[in-house]
Amino acid sequence: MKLQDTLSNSQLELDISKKVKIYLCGVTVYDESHIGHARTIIVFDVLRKYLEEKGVEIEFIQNFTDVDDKIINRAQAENTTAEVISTKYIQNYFEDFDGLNVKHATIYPKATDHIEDILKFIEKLIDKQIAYVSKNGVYFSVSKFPNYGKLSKKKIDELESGARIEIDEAKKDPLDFAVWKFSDVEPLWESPWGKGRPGWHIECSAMSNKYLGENFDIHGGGRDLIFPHHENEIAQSESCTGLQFAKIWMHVGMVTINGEKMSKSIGNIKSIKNVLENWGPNIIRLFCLSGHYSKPIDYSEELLKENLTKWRQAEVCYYELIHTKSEDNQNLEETVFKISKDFDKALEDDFNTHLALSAFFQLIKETNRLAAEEKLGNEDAQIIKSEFLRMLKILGLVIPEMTENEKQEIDYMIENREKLRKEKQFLEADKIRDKLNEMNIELIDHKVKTIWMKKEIIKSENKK
RNA sequence: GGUACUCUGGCAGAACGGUUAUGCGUGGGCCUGCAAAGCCUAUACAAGGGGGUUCGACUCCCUCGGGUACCUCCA
Repeated sequence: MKLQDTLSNSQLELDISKKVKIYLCGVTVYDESHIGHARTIIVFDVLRKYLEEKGVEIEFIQNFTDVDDKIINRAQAENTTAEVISTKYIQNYFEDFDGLNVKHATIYPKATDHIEDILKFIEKLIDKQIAYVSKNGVYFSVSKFPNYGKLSKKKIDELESGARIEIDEAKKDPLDFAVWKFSDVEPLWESPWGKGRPGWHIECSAMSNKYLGENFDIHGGGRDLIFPHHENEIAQSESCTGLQFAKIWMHVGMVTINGEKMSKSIGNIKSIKNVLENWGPNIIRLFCLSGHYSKPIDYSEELLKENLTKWRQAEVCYYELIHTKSEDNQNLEETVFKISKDFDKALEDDFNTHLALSAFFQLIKETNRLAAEEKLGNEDAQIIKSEFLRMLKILGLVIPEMTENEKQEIDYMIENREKLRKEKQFLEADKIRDKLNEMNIELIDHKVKTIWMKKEIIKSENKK
């Protein structure tokens, strides 16, 4: 699989001959997660699901930043502790992302659980005279890392001439950044240099090192993390170990809304809770995967609606596959095999989920067409079904389960409707269909049989 | 101001130095008791602007311009 690497600005081959180690920068837990977070995490969720489906072992680490000025500010505003805030929003995170059918990471390390590791890491940096103690904290000396700026393609002198860098007397160089901040307000920990808390970037260096070692396969996050977060992580980690940090840097584009970045400071946020309530997990996932991961994607009702149409087709396909009874096989192995290959090929080529989805929908269209023509045979359906389910699994799409009782009741109602239709009592027959509709069961009348499908309830569909 | 990315039809989004991309949408028709599902057909005079290279450019080169992000916390 080839992936675009931000550092080398070229496509690199991912080595899948052994365990693949991935570190994803997760969220700072001080508020609700929004669709922008969802996109990054869903992209990585599908990436790991695809690789796992290929039989590749994955170690997937995703951190929670649970010590940070924003958390502390929020705690003060709500008259509580940082721990209460971060615990609350970690719980909130899992509600949202479980709702989006995101598979759990191998480990979700938290900064506050790794203070010891962070302190050891800082100690190494001080020993190597790359970090220094000043009156406000311990700082990383950017000038000690010759390649500083290599990820974000920034030049040190250009950064220095930028007017937006804070001037801090305690720093030797304005670009130096804190690895440890002295403080006497909670949360704080003892350190050999003074009480305080870790800087923002150090946790990821320390925790990725702890769980994945000095060198691992993919380090990812949103594009907005390239600078300064990932740049600083590289500086810290590579100065500390003297080795290459991540092999591939994978960055996911922003979700925009009316062309503008979705962010808390602008206030144009669509929270996951809100969108999940209105559109459900499957449509959100399709939406997040509908563009290339590296490019921005614009949030719009129109795009969501398009994905709703497609999701309905997928649902029809599923129910056609499980209800089929025809003996009229078309020997579709080759067709299915080709579509399956297209799907994989798209993902292998810099993880092009849009093209992979095209293949997925091609399979669906083909199936639905044959089914409507009563030409979907049992054997073909088996072949299609296993491929369809494979794709569903990789994409993380889920068709709601039904109980046997429900199924029996539906079959019984359909039988009654058939009788009435044969007797041309259409008003009565339609009443049954209406009743089923109320249960979100939709009927598809084929020439020789009627099948049913259970539609996922999508609130937005009924609004105008 | 600097750096990176980006600019294809109403929207989404490909390939390719020369062929209709495709999907969604929209119009019309077929199927159906009626719907839904499905089918057929039509529709988009598509390539940010201007130069160049070429027999021929959306595709290569130059140039101008627009957009987004980052340069401060941010997925």
